[in-house]
Amino acid sequence: MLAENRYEIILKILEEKKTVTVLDLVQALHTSESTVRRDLTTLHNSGRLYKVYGGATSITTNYSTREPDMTAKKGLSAREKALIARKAASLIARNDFVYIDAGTTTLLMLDFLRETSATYVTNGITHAVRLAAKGFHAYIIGGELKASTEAVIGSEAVNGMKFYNFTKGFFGTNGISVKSGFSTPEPVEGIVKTEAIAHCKKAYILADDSKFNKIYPITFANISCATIITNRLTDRKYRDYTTIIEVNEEK
Amino acid sequence: MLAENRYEIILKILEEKKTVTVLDLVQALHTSESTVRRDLTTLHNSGRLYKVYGGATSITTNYSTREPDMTAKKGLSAREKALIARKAASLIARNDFVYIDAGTTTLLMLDFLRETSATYVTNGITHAVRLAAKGFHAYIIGGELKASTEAVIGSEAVNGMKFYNFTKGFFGTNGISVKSGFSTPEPVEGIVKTEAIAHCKKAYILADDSKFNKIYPITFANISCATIITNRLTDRKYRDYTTIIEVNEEK
DNA sequence: TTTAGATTCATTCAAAAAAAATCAAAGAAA
DNA sequence: TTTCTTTGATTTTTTTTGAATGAATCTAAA
Repeated sequence: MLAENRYEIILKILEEKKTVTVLDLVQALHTSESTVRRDLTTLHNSGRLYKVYGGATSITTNYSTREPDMTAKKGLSAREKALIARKAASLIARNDFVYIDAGTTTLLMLDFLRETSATYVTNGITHAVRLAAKGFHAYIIGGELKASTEAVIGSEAVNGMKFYNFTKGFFGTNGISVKSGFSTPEPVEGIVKTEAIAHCKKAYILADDSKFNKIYPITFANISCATIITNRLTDRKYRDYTTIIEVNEEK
Repeated sequence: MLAENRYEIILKILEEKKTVTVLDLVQALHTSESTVRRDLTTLHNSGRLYKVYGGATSITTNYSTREPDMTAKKGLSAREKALIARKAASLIARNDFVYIDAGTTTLLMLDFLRETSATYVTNGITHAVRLAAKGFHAYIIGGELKASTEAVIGSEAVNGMKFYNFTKGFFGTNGISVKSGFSTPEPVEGIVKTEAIAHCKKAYILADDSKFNKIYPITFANISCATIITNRLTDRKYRDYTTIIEVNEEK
């Protein structure tokens, strides 16, 4: 069977059921787990489905209305990430000049954006395409595009940011710690984040509680540089160093 | 059996089933694997099907034509466009620094690119993503993103091009005329084209024969600025003004 | 909240499948 | 005949696949 045929079957199943597990697909396609995973990665990279832990979900299902079938079983972090994203989106005001960092956390924000008078700048390819498709004023930062990432990186990207003065910026992070601030494993992405955050009048970090007290090789900003939006603050000491916005599940 | 007969059978099977494997065709045509592969390569190069690992897919179901806005335009002259695109791609040499303009015509070029030592810069989102996915050195120009064409435009895009010196540039156009040169209906896209073409040591326009003797509101370059790659030159007078490369339906 | 155990995931590697390149034979054209 | 093209077989190279490993993530129980 051609790879293209497998893709079609996967997408067809997703269209009907909205979510599917890797095991389901192994049985439906009579192929190995490795192949299914590779197919999902390919389809995810080309934006035709959304890969989640345990399987995949249909791309058209937006996060606010998504059935918690798989996510309920696999933990509610997806739910909480959506809450954080919604809160972040609500902070955007009329005529804001907004920077949205590449990454899955910030990608969730796009579903909740309402402010059409604002201008949005991003280094995420998917972000830019979706923003434009939704009719927002969308700008993409120029620069190198690596195969693995969906983000524009490199010195051109850094230079391209020099003349922007964002009123608000929204970022993802891998680690947060008091001493090492916000950190990420990728040097090239870190540099872009540093430059972007430096051009934001107000910067927000979107981070669920699992990100706290973790340190990665590259620090891209000090803890005091940005307001943190999180679902749950377990370690109160962070309040001494920066503003924390806590979003709760209620209603 | 004549080669043309085999082509017809292959295309007919594809029309019905949308995808076909090499083995299927060996049985259907009662010929060797080598011949089937050669046939598929020929049909792929002339844009009549899309070759994939293990077989081929019909050109209309292939994901390269996924973008709905772009499919509409594709229609009739797909074959000629593929020939033009292949010729254009073959002009790229080692270590070239290549600009590829956004648009459907240039998008087809990507299927025929081989030169991995070259660096590719584009203002087309889809182009950039695919170049990166194929493992080429890919850069995207920064700027405003127009939803309908997935092209980056505006003054940022123009500025972002200031420091590039391309060895070769490939462009689409809506109209060609001796007096008005190469023209397009969209002012904002025209400005980007003008700037890009000015930074190319050598510029090529990819245009099928329907584009000649048409004039659109915005001229983005004079007729002498670029070499034209076309399928058929009906009006010989153009040869007096610039270089024309004519590609034919060879075998 | 922490910890242990179970899933799931990305990566690596070798085997299998497929594609491309090479070459000689058969046919067609000159 | 001689030359050129097409075809099929053979080989070399590339791509895909599936299994194995260890890392990461999730779940449940303490």
